Amino acid sequence: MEYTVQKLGRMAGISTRTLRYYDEIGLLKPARINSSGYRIYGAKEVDRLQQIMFYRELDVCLQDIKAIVTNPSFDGVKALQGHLGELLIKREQIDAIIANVRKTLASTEGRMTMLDKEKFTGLKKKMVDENEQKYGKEIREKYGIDAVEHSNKAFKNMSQENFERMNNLAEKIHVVLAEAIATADPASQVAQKAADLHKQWITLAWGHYDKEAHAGLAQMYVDDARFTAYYDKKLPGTAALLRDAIYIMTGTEK
Amino acid sequence: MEYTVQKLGRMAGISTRTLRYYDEIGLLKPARINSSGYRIYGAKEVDRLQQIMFYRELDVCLQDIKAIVTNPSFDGVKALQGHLGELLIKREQIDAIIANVRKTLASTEGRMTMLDKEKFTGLKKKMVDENEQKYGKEIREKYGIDAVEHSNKAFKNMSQENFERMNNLAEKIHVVLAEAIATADPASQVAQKAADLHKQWITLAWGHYDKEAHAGLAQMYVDDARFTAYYDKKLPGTAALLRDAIYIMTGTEK
DNA sequence: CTTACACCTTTACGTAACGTCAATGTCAAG
DNA sequence: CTTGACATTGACGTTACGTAAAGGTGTAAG
Repeated sequence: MEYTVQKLGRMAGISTRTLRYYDEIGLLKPARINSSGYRIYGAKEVDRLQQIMFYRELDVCLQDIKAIVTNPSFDGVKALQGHLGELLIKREQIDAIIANVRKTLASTEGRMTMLDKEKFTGLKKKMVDENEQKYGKEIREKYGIDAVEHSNKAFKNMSQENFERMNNLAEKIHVVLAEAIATADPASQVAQKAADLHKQWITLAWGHYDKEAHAGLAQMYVDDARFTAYYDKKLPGTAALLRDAIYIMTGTEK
Repeated sequence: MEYTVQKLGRMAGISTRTLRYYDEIGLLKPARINSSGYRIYGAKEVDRLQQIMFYRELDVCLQDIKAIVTNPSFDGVKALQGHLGELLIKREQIDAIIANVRKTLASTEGRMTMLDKEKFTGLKKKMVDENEQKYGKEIREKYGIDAVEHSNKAFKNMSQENFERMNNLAEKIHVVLAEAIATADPASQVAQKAADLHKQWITLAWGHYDKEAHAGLAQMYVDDARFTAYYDKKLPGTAALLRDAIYIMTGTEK
């Protein structure tokens, strides 16, 4: 089946402007342009738009969505499984807000009292903790870890070659970490291998290497929910194991 | 308890910039300014911020939130009950998206097939139906009903006096409609009274009266989920009854 | 007492994800 | 062959803030 902008837009519930914008930023390009310059979308584009809308539903910004879905090693099925988990979390957050509304109603009726800070439970978005607020910002400023968070900004100045090497390294790290988790020993040879691979990845990402920064990042992986979600997806405890291995390798004391 | 910007922001999980912006647009003004020019918030402001954040969670734009919470006849308890309903709807929408992800996963595994348009169920935001798309736009352009939707734009050119008269009328309409729903007869005297009150309301809102436009708006009340949610909140069928009463009054044929 | 440091202020420009014209070309139907 | 719904590319507008600049305030520690 083939679609013009309007047909696709109507089907997906978005405007033609949105589709043109997605084309403009390279997020979703039409399968082809016909002789009159019209955008024509095919089956592949429909599926991709669906993925895009799933990510958008989870408040991922378009730049990040682009980095994710245009990544040559993008795995649609894994992404869908990820959506499932995130959506369940989102539903729990809504349940928390619903509970808050119920409590607030009860408090206005005098059936109970609420502390001021309780009035915002469920409405606060994340904010790992005060420590992260304080040191997280500091360490990011110091070592430019923001560049790691926002993949696109980091990748912008990177050659396609380096990008692929990084992807390969990332996959290897995953595999090696899966082996290491079985031993559960951060000093084991395989865990140290993972730490070393991660060091190589850092070097590519930052353009240089710094032990202290590496250790700081490792701790952040454990503290920051987004990172643990990434590393602990399949095997819980992976983030902590990687951190401990990096601590050993860099000679960092806890 | 009193709060400075940072304390309140930290408690509610928002930035100080956001609080300053809310002050700037008149959405949430501090209780007082101290001798050094610092913004000081009190208990009332905390509760108001909570209401604001509930509305924001439901994707209401700040301009509309302002129109709602600064309205002198704003009823906090009713608002909370409304939030409850909207949040339950939102949870259902998330459930729909979850179902979609599950189906999509099943289809990638070949356990079932999906039509292209099924791939977007739950992701489409509203779009009542094609009819609304077509005639809704037309009627809005013709009669300026967009001005009714976005209260602020409509109220901008309206004197405070008219605004209060409209609010009084709206309350009366509610009361009379509640009586009318008991008879269930759009031709009944009380239902016709409601239709007449609504006519007066329209006249104030639009600055003029037009039978055809009034009938069109009545149909929109039934078709548009936002309107039915408003009119049918307590008593289902109210929107349809009002429409039928207006049809009779204006001599419109279905 | 002053030095540090985390607060606070206003002013002002930047950003994301489109909405909304404007000006113009295309195509199927009557 | 005109009409009306479609398409195109600019280009400027909007919302809800982020972010930096330049400076005043409050308190704890040296």
